[in-house]
Amino acid sequence: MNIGEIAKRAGVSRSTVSYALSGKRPVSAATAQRINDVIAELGYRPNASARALAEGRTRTFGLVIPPASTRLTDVQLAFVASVVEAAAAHDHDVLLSPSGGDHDRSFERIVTGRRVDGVILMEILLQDPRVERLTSAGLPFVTIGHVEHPAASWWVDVDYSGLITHCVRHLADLGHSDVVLINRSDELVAAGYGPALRATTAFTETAQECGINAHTVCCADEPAAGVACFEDIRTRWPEVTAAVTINEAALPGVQRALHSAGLDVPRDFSLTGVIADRLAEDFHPPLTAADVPAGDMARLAVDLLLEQIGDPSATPRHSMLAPAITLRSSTGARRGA
Amino acid sequence: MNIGEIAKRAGVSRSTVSYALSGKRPVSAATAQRINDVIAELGYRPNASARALAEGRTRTFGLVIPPASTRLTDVQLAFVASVVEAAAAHDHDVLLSPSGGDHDRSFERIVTGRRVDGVILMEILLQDPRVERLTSAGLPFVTIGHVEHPAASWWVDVDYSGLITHCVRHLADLGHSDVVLINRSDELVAAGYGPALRATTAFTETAQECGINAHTVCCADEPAAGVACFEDIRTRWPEVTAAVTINEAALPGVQRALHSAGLDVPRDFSLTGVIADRLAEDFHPPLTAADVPAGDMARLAVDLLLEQIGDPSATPRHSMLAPAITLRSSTGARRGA
DNA sequence: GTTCGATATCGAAAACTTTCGAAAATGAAT
DNA sequence: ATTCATTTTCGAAAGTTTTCGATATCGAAC
Repeated sequence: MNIGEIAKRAGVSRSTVSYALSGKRPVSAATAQRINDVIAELGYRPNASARALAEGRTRTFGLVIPPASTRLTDVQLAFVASVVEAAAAHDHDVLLSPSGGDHDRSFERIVTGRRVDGVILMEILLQDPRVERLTSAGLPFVTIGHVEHPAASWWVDVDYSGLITHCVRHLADLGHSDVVLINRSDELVAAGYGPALRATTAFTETAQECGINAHTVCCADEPAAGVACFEDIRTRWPEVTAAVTINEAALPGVQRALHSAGLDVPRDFSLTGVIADRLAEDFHPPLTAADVPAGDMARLAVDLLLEQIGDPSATPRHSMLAPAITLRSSTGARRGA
Repeated sequence: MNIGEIAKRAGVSRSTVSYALSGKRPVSAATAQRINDVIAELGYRPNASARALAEGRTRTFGLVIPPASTRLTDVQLAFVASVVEAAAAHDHDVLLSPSGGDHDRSFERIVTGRRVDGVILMEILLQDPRVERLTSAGLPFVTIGHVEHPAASWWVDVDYSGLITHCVRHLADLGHSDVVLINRSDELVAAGYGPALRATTAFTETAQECGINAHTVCCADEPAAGVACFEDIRTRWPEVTAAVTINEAALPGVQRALHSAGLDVPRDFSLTGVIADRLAEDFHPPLTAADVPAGDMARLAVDLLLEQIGDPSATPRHSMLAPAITLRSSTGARRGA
């Protein structure tokens, strides 16, 4: 059941059917009606592969996600779902490609097989080989997070630096003089994961500015690591009275460790950072934190990508999101201060 | 840069290049070498759309996920990631389609545009319009979960019925005489979500068999609902000393509610059910529970789908998984029994 | 009754790969 | 040198859609 069949039954040529469908040239009302009737009757839909071949575009995006082995976090998941939804709103589909490192079959298939019109790249590193690969392949792409020298690229990011600065100042204002940053995993930091590095820099610099003592620890993306990490903090720096974190996945563990240590939040210990609203509200007590607006990021990324696909020579644009910090109840004055 | 270009530079015809790539007919070692050199030099990869058109298959699966509006749970996420990985292992890509109900543009695009060779359908209902749609379209598909009369279809499922039966017997053996099932959401049950209904049936029937009192409650897939739900249970049936659940997403809330109520697990209250290992181990104390083997299910689903695509007239097969119940430390004798 | 200008429709080419049947080349055997 | 059987390579068709240039149709104007 192809366009030829429709044409035959409607008594017109293939091209007329094509124009009736796309509206790219006028078709008389009578023929259009006849064609639409036949199409409705047979339930015809154009063959996507043939259309892609002829049109030179697939109406499909590639979404490069971290490989399944590194457990996806809750925000990442929300982001994937939002991208799919935003793409669907523009009648586009999403092809998933799990890819971590340098060379990867699935990633290569996507880049080189002309099966997508553009790519959204999650979890990029400060220096990311995949960015080079896409650039050299001339395939439009948008990164979530930005590379070290992002002048000539399209990206969407959360301003970790600014948000962490706010968090530290907030804690300083509350009288805390010894604070810790609970970062993401060692491996990510070592690989050059932007948010982790920018958070560290902002954290230490702001602490210095405010004249307070700063410590940092890395923590794997899972509750168990959160427990261990918090116990480690208590042992090494018992004077610490507040933590800033960008590691959402470890939070349930941190919660448990706080409880085991008999610490009340915020009476004995303050906790804040960059945490998706949903998770912040699930904490006990609800966390004062900056949201990670996965939905907004997804929509923006899709918009940028469509813009770039529409005009590949457009000058690169980006969006740096600075969500407001929502005051909930997890931060308070330093005990005894 | 297409196959013709390669052919020209290698001094052979297009068909020879094609055979050299696919190996479907022998090519002399010398020419093969020459062709491969040119391909390597130019970094050529066949155009996926043209290949799909010629071959009549896309090497792509459709994965129908619940829409982003209904927050995906952790297991669902793990499943998506595993499907992508399993597909990649067979050099296939995965196209995502968020679809809930009856009629849906994205779902229709997938079904009717011949852009996938087969479909994996998540979260199906006992009577699911999408199953009818796929059947009538003649597109191979595998469902996660099975419909009411699954004789003629391909599916993978977890034996909720059997597992819940085991859980109830386990609790009965420990002397519990009043137990509750914490099910998934009202809406899912009302829509006819198989696991929720089968769990309910198995739960009440087994309790009756064992001569103990059974209650059931529905609970939305989120921590806050878990808190409310558990408080509700305590109010309505204070005599209940054990719960069985298939609602993983609500667990953090249940945990918090248990703690607020001053109940120790397993001393005062026993908790078990069907819970992914990862989550069961994050609970405090670790939960005695049956795993939801998302990775295995994904691999099996992909295998079944490939088998079906390879031979569309094959007689339908399915896999009912019955993971072992891992004894951890969340169940104990009824207090005072 | 031509010619003009629109408007509506058509035929063929182009997009790129795979596959089939046939042709060419090779080597051995007579 | 001719024949035969193999092995290797080629040309053309098929798969489906879009798009471009061209033709057909029509009414109006001269």
